Amino acid sequence: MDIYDEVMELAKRRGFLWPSFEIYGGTAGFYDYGPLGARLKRNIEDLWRKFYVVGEGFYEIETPVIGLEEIFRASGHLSSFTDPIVECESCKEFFRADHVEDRCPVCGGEFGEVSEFHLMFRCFIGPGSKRAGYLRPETAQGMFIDFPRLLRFFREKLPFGVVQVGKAFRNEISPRQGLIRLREFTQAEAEIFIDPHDKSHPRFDEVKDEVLILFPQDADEASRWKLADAVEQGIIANEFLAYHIYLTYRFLIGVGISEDRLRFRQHEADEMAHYAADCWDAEILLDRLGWIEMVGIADRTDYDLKAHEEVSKADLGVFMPYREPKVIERMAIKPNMQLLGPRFKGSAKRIADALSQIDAGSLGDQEITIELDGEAVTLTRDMFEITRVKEEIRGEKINLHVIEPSYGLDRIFYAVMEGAFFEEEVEGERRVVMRFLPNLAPIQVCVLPLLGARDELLKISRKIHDDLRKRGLIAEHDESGTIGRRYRRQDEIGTPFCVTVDYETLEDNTVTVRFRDTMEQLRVRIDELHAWLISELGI
RNA sequence: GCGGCAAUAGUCUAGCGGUAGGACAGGGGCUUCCCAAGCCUCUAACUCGGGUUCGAAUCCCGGUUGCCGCACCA
Repeated sequence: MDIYDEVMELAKRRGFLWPSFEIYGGTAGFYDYGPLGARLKRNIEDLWRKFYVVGEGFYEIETPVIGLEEIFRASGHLSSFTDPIVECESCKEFFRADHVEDRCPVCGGEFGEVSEFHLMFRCFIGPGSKRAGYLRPETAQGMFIDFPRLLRFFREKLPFGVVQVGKAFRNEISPRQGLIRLREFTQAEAEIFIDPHDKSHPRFDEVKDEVLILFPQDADEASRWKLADAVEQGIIANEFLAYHIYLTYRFLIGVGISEDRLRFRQHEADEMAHYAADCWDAEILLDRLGWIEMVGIADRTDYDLKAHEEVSKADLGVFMPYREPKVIERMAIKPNMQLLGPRFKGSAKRIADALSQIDAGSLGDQEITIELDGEAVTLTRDMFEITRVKEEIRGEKINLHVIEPSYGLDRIFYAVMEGAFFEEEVEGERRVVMRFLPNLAPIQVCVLPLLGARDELLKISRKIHDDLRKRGLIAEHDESGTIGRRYRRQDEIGTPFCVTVDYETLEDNTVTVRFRDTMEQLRVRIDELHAWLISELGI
C-alpha cells in the first residue's frame, strides 16, 4: 500500500470519505463526505472564508446550481464542453470528430455515426423540454451574471470582489484518482473586478519581498522568485495577480500544506484560455499522483463580462471617469428653432436633431441639405448657427477586468488528508496520526475517564464533556477500552487534544491534557480548561 | 470510451472446483487504567447477472466498480 491507499483506507474506515451510492453498486466520480470528512471540509471552507471574506473584504453570494442555456452559450462552455465524437468501428477507439479525417488514424478503419458528448449535465426547466438548463460546470458564471447588481451594491468603488463556494458539475468521461477528478465537486471561487488601466494592488507593498516557488512557462524548472522581481520582469503579468498568487500560497500553507510540496506553475501558451492575460496554477506534490493542480489564478481580462454583454444585451459596463475631464473644442451647429418651427412644423424637432449630428468643422458659409424620410430638405444659412463650443469628456464606458482565483476544494481536502497522515513506531506498535492543524481538526477534544474508580471519574468526565460542548467545542467522550487504545483512536482521526480525568482530578480539580503529536501531557485546572483549549486550538 | 489488471466481513487479506479462514477494527464480559496488554464471547464477507459442472468464491461470458496506461481534462 502506498500513501494514497493508506489515506483512502483510513478515510473510508473512519468516516471521512465514502464512495457514493455504494448499496446500488456505486458510480465513478462521486464521493460522500462522512461525518468527520464533512466537518473537516467545512473547516477548510470556513478558513477560506476567513482569508477571502474577512481578510480581503469580499462578499459571498449564492447563485443557482442550474444555469440557463444562454449563460453557457455566452461563457463558451456550450461549444467547448460539447465535443463531437466518433468511434472507429474496427478498433473501438474514440476520436474528436473535428480532429480526424474520414478514416481511423490508428487502424485505418471506418468511423460510425458522429455523436455529441456533453461535459455538462443537461436538464430541463419546467414542464416539457422547451427550456434547456445545465448544471453549472463552475461557480464563476453566477457572479458574472450578477455584475450590474454587484456594481451597485459596491457603489461603483473599485476594485471589488465577490466569492462563491459551492458545487459544480462536469460529466467527465472517466473520473479517476479519488477526489482528484469528480463529476460533482466543490469550488471556491473569487471574482475580483478591477480597473483594466490599473492592475496595481493597494497592498502589494506588504507582499512584494515574499519569495515563492514559481515555474514560469518558458522555464525548464521551478525556482524561487521574489514577487517584486517576478512582476518587474514580466514573469507574472501584474501586481494584482501576484498579490493573489501570494494569498493562495498563504491559504494553502494555512491548511497545513508543506512548503516544499507547493509550487506555482504558469500555464503554457497553448494551455491558457485564449482570453486570459495570464494564468497560474497552484500545484501540490502528492505521493502517488505527482504535481496536481489545486487552484487556478487567472487574469481573465474583460472576456466574461463582454461575452455576457453580447448574448444578454445587458449593459455590463462601468463608467470610468478620467482623473481630469478632457476638454475638446469643436464647431457645433445650433439650429434656429424660431425659423425651423414655423417652416417645418411637426418635423422641426427631427430636423434639428439631424443637424446637431453633422460635423460642423468642415462646413463653410453655405446651405445644408439633409435627408428626411427620403426627401431632401434644404436649410438655408439663417436656419442655423455655427459656434465654437468647449466640451468636457469626463470618462469612458468600459468593461472591468477580472482576477479569478478558483479553488478545487475536494482536491485540497485530499491534499490536507495526505499531508496530515503520519505513521510511526511507538514501543514496537504502529501509531497512525492525522496531524491536522488544530483549527481544522474535525473533533477538537476528546474527554476520557480513567476507568479504575469508574463511577466517580465517569461522572466528572461526562460533566466536563457536556460543559465543553455547551460552550461550543466539538467534543467527544470515550469510555470504552484501555486508555492507550482510546488515545490511538483519537490520534487516527486527528483530535489534537485528549482530556483525561484521573485520580488526581479527585484531589485537586485538575485534568491531564494529552497532546496528539508529541503524546506529552500537561495538567490543567478544570475551570481553566475551556479557555486553555480555545487558545491552543487557535479558534 | 478503449486496453491491461483486479474485486472475499467495517478495513486488510488467505483460499483458486468439494464445510469461507485469519488479522485488525467493533459489541458484551472478566481483569487492568496514562499510551492499541491479556483472556472469554459475539457480530460480520465471496461485486452483480448468466453459463459450464453432481458441485463454482474458484472456470467461461457479460454488467458494475476500482487501479494503471491511452484518450479526455475550456
